[in-house]
Amino acid sequence: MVRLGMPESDYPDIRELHLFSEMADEQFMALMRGAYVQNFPPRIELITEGDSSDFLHIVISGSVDLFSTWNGRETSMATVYPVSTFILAATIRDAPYLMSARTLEKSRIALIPSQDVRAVFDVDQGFARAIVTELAQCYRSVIKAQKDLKLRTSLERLANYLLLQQGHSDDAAEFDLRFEKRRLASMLGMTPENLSRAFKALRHYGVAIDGNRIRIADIEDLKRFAKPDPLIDDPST
Amino acid sequence: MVRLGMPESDYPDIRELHLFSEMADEQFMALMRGAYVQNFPPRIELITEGDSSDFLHIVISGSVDLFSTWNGRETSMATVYPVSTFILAATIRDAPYLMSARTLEKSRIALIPSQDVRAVFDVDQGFARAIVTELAQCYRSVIKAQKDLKLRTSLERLANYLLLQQGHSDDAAEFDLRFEKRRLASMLGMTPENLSRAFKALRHYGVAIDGNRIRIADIEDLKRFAKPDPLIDDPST
DNA sequence: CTGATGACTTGATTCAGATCAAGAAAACAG
DNA sequence: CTGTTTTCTTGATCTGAATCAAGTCATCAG
Repeated sequence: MVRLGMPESDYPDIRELHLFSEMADEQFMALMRGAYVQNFPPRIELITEGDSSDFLHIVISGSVDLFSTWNGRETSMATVYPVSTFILAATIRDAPYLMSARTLEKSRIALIPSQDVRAVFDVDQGFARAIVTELAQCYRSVIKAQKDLKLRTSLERLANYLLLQQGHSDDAAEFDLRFEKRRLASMLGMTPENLSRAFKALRHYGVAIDGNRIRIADIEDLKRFAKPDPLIDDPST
Repeated sequence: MVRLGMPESDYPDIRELHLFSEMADEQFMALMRGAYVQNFPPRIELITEGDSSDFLHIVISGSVDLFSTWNGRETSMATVYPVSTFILAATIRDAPYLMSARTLEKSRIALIPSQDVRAVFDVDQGFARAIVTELAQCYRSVIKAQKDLKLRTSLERLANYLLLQQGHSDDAAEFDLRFEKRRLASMLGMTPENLSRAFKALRHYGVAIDGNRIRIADIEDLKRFAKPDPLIDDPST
């Protein structure tokens, strides 16, 4: 694990983020000067719920699992992919984290001191506006995830996940799973055992699986079962 | 159902809202001039998911249920109490509603045109900052609700709900339920049948129920079972 | 090649909660 | 007050998914 000030080679990636693209150069540089970048191995706990929010985190590469615990139980709340921020809400309110975060794989994370974020927010109009839209986006993502979870069975969630992945791939009817199955199961809110059974059940809708390779015989057939809905599945709206 | 421009007698209540308390008088008046207030009977659908977000809504009195549907199923996502806003995120992003809303009881709702909100946001620094904190608060509420739902059984949710209500009441060990039970069941994400059984099960922890009247014999005993957690149950953090 | 480790699968069982069905109690209109 | 409607309760059954318990398969070090 290496801890550095932010190397200038990372500036462009960050600057392109919606959150930082509209702000004045001067403020951007001020934020970057106080920032760090760290490389983390897989399965490292980055933050713990209840702690005070000292840094805004940005996933530059890899992926991060946001999860919560209570009374010895644990549940995965969301997964964060590059390039985006997490725990923005806690940073803004200067309130304790509601979720813990851990890397799912080897990940590169930028850390910007929360007080810098709040300070720049007060002086830079463009940054303020960007934070609001970002926060609204985060809110809407959680709502979508909650709808997915409460309204669908695990089989339906898997079917919609596959359709989404299929859309991301170069539209062949074949693609590889991006994760190992036990992690996919956790992301979909189910056990590995159940995921295994779910894949078998989807064979009735033309889904073939061989190791990590997924083949969808008839997209329309699967869609008839999965009933994808932009108000749940479209990350852009 | 009566539709009016906002009567001036409502101004002070709105003005006191965190969202509007820091802004310039001039902008506040501009928002109010375009606003409406309506009185709705119970069970009226105020907005429908998928519609475009024309108004920011504010619950002045009564209460509103936010819910979602998919494939013929329906689930209650959150309940909004006075005085607070809802669908702020959709308003900000000018995106379609992700949830529907209906009044739970007779309710008084203020409606501010979304484009006015966005316009004033751009010119009033205090309003911008208030929107950000409000949005962050909304985000954190949803996260808490999701944790409650995913990490607890329905019995535990009920126990924590009772402890929270008990705290709101004037600290007698006795208080009345604010809702009819079928609505409470829906708010807690369970069926009326299950709520009935849950109340019976809580007798083991000293909870007595007679109609709408709840009596908690030993708060500490119930707390030992419910394990309330500020990161789930405290609405202020 | 061989044994070991971890991921994946499969079957049996259990559990929380929903659904179905029917009473009991309360609210309410006439 | 009486009959009707609605809410609430109770019991029986069903279902989605978790858990428990064994397996199989793949990978990889020695």
